[in-house]
Amino acid sequence: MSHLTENLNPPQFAAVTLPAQHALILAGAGSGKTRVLTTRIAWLIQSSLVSPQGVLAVTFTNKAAKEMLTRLTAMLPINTRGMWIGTFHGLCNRLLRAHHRDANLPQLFQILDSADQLSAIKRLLKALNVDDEKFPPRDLQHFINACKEEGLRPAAVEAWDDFTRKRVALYQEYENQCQREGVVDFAELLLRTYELLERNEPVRAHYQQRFRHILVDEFQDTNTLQYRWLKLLAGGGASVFAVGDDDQSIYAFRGANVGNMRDFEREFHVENVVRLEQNYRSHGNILDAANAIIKHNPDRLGKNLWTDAGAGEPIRVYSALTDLDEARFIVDEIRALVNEGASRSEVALLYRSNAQSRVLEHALFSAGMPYRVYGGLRFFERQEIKHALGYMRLMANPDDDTAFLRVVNFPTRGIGARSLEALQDAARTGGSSLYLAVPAVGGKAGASVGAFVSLIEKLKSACEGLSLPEMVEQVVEQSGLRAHYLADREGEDRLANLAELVNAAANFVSESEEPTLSNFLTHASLEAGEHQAEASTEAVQLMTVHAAKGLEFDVVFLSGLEEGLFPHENSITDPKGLQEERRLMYVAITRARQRLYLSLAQSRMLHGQTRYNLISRFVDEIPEGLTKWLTPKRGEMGFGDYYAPAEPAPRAVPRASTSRAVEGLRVGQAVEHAKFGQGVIVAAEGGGSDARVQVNFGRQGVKWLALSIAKLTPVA
DNA sequence: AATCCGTCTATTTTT
DNA sequence: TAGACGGATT
Repeated sequence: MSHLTENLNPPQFAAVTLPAQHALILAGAGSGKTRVLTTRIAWLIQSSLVSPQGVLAVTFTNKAAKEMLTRLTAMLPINTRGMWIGTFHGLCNRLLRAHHRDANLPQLFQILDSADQLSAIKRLLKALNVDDEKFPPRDLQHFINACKEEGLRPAAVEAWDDFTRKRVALYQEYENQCQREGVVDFAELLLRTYELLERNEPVRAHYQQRFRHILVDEFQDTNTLQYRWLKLLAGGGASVFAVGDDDQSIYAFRGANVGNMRDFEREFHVENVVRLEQNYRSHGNILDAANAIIKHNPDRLGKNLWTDAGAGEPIRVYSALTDLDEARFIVDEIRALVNEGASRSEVALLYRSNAQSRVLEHALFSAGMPYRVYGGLRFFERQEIKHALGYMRLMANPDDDTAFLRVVNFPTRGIGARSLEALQDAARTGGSSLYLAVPAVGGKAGASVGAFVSLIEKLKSACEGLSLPEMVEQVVEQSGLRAHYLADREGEDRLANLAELVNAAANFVSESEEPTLSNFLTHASLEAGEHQAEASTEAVQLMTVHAAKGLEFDVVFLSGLEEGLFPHENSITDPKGLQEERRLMYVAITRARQRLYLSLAQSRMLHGQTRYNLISRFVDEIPEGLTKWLTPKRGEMGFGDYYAPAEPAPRAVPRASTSRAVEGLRVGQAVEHAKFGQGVIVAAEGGGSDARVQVNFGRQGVKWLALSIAKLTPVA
């Protein structure tokens, strides 16, 4: 009974062994959060405080859910079958399948991923003849998802102007279309489940009584609907064990509401708040820097990370002249580290936005340094995979117009726009799906479209009694996909991916309890799959800071630490946005175990223009004693010690057209202004008494100043 | 049906 | 700068 809690530190132990009451666990970065969560479940079960059936554990990603399950099976000798451990969406799916009638859904409803949803919306707009300039599909998609995430059906959305009224009407049309086609989007999974529980008293009572302990991971990332969903499920007296870190809330832009943590504490009358502040990951200097930065945020729930691992190395700061120099510095440094025996896979290269990876990748590539970029296209999102799945979706559900349109003419089989128009007319008249409207279409169009239906029917009978992987093979073969990519001289990779899809199906069969076609399709939508096949293992890891959340590395390079990039310019004027940027910085820093590099470029190419940025305020927020500058600090350069990069002169920095010298000042020159402080000249125009320069003062903004009026003193 | 070309846009992203 | 997209061209 005791070995579970062995080696837990006091707060961890306290959290794991809390009585059956609501609890809020503030788990700092690297504080053993997953361990506490899983040990809590194991402890509850082992102490007979709950049966496995009484546990509901929710995560955001499949990866986290899988991790939890793996650890749990290692801790407990029981099988985890009866346990509900999964993502919000996965659990909702499970619930809706079990109660599809009560939820007014077909048993084999399909799940639309974001791309499917977007194409469904585009199709809707076209069918309704809506001007997609006025109502861009993407905006509408966001609008619809935002409404659903607030728990609002069209009738409940307040619309005070024509524009909003129209959007709400389109939202309603979209709902009708989805219902007609038997498909649900991601947000719908949650909303539909919420409504099911809310309106159906027997179903609600059943689950409220069943789940005695509800555990939530990454609570700071929950949105409004998820919070209400939890509240509803816990309404029967369950204890909610919420684990989260308000300082790592970095997904507000997609609906996450950190306020849920405070609301939870208040509305659930939480008396057990446990802080996990001992960090087992990073050295002291790194934690001190993270603490110092995050202290600049007001309204925190409050937490201070500490370690007994010792201060470790200082944080290295490098100010490069250009983005190219920055990349070269990083590559040189990594090469040196690797020569000293570091493992490339333990080196991470982080950046705020994806666009920044290009220069870095180029430098790594030229140096022959293996690297891996996270966050590309995922397996089930590749077009050839989507095509193959499109056929399978149509086989499972003839009402799925999205799937129909995706594959009806791919590979091309002479079904053009006019045939489809005729078909769409027929479908509209008959109030049916495209597939079922086919018999109603005559003439040439009817023939070509009819042939397609025959193909699907033929596939269906050919697949009868086959296993999933065999079905995939049949589909790839008979649909003509294989022949198509075989004929395409760039189709080699796609064919390989289709072969991989057969493997994926085989894996699914061996792992799934009920490997039906429909379940496989659900799996494909809900778990889009690893970003890429594990490329060569010994590679430097490149990713955005967002993608790095939850990961850790011996060495971290954090690049592009410039005002406008990080914090990003779109967030700089909004206090909330700036605070989220700061939390992002906090996440970035706490990824490093032993060594942390911060780098920036004084000028960089962005959107085809050279930009001159000031050093990020976040670097300034780190106490001096924690850092070691590898280059002279801006503003501290004397005449003699201009920093010369290791290579000869840096490549000519591309100049903006207005960069000619004006009154002794030039573009790129750092200047001081009495009121605005330090800035960098980014453009200049006019001459003589008209001369004006544009100066980027960072947090004070970018200003045009007339040299005849403003006093600007060159710095450094 | 495939290709070409001009236009537009440019945080972060899981399910 | 570069990529994605849509419309027009062949």
